[in-house]
Amino acid sequence: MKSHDQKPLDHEALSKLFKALSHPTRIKIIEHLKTIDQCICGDIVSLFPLSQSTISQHLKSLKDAGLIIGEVEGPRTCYCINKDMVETFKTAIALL
Amino acid sequence: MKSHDQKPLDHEALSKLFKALSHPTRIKIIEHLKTIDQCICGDIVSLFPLSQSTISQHLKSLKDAGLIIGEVEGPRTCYCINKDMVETFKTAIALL
DNA sequence: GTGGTTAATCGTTCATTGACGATAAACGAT
DNA sequence: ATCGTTTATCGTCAATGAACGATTAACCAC
Repeated sequence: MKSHDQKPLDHEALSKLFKALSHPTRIKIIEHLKTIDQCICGDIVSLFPLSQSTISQHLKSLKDAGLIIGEVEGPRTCYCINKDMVETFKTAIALL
Repeated sequence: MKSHDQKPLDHEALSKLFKALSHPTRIKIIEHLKTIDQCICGDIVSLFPLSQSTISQHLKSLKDAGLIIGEVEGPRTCYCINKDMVETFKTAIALL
């Protein structure tokens, strides 16, 4: 019941996904999560020459867009790709 | 010599394409050009409740990103999709 | 040439973004 | 309960984006 929300993505929804990916740092975060499956915020912070608050903002953007999922685990937050959303996104673009 | 610039698109380049598509109006313009093959600026203006200057800006964004091509024909400009770039873009996303 | 049509650019306004440091919140460990 | 760790949020600032009307530029027809 949780997966396969395959709504076709209207222009508004699609544009929000594009916006979420319209910054190189956020693309890199997505690619990193893709390769390592999951990690905590601090790991991502150490990958970039950016402050913790800035990375946290980028993560929030990606999470708000539904592209990633963040699970609080004690004092940390573990992030991973939302594969369903990424697939929905790719499908929409293939039709462009 | 002009087509098949199949550079793999780095994060910067990819983020610029995403940004170009991060507005619903620009997505709609792309879809429209896809369906009708080509048209002039004024035709697009009449499709939206937006001013001529605003549409012209959106077209410029898409053109700067390389997603569309504009050919001046007398007093008008004829726009069409840049299929090569769109394909390159889709290919890059499929790898995401 | 003048006038009309089309599109691009300029200048302005307001909202949003991206960055930061500082602070707050949540938790584990002692 | 306090301390240290981790992350989210707040407040600020400069830069960018989106929209508009007005203007300019380019062209065709007359």
